[in-house]
Amino acid sequence: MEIFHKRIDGISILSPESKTAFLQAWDEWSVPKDHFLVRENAIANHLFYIKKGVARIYYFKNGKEITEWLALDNEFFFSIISFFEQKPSNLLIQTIEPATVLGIHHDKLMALCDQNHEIERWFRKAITGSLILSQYRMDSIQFEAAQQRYEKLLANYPSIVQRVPLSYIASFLGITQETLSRIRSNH
Amino acid sequence: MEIFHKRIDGISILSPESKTAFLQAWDEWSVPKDHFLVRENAIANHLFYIKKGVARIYYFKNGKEITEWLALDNEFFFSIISFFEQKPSNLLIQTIEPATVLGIHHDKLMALCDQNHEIERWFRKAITGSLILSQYRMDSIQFEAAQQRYEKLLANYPSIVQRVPLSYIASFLGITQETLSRIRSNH
DNA sequence: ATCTTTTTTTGACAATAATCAAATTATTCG
DNA sequence: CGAATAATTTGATTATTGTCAAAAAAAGAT
Repeated sequence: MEIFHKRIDGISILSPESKTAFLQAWDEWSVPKDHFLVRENAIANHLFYIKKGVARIYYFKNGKEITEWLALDNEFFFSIISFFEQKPSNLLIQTIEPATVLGIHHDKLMALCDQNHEIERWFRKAITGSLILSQYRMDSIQFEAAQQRYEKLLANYPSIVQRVPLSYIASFLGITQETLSRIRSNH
Repeated sequence: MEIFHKRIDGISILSPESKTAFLQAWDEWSVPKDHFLVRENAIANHLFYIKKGVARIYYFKNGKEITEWLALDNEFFFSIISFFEQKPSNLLIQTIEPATVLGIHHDKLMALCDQNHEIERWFRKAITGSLILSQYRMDSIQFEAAQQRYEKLLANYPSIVQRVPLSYIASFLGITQETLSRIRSNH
């Protein structure tokens, strides 16, 4: 079975009918490197899933790019605030490798949630997962040293160093690229 | 109308029948200062709402208390990871003033979500709100200086200085109490 | 292959906050 | 009230990371 289906089942089991309806609402795109999935000041209308490739979620702060999230193969990702509040996004989402991306439009997902209790439950559990992840990440940012955060990242995503430029990784970890470079050389 | 009801309606509107069923599932307690709502290593079975008073959500890290959240009058709060994963909590929740607290048990809430699509939707939106808040807080921890975070906290909760000891506020802001004391004296 | 551009590393220095220790001020309780 | 305890402030020092600048290495283009 496709990993995407496994990931969906892993969040909450849907009846065959609900699952069919749900899967039909997703679109699939093949996009080149550096393709924008969400542009600045646009409303981030999709919940995405990256089948293959890497996407970077970032924004500008005092003229500098801040990487908020990096999504590698088989992960869900979206611009939380813009998606839910349906307001223009300060986040940009861009592929940094050629990628195959799936996406479901906000309005379709909301309509499905409205009509179908099982899909509503699925989405509730999906958001719960995000919230739990967000808690762990906050704790990590607040209390772990930069080096420890880098090592954990490597343990979770061994391929990240080959696929993502240092400056993005540094920004994602909340440190400067100079600091990350120094952490790396202490080995 | 009670503020609690307004807060519930503000998350998602329930039909009168659903609202009645939902409200019946909540319990109310009057508890003294320093009362534990969740003890360490217990499963945090309730989603709480503090009607009046202050609750502190904290945990131990290297023998030190870390305040993760402070809930003042009319706020929802809970131990996210323990509640959802139904595993023993590393978080403790304790009142720091005599308080009136409402709570709904995990199993009751889940049963209601299962039976009632509107309540499932309510809960989905409630979690969405938590997730958005969590995003904003992460951004604040990562990019704002301690002083700025303190000033924002004061703006949002003017009474917090009178009601919560400095050491808890410092910990909540992710700084030491010495640093907060120095921030305070620069005025 | 070599020139150009981008990315990464290194160095010197500054800033922010943590740590440790002690003094001072508030608060609680008999 | 006044002693005991807890909370807050202050001081001196250290550690971590950021900033700015430049060099080195790597990647991309002609």
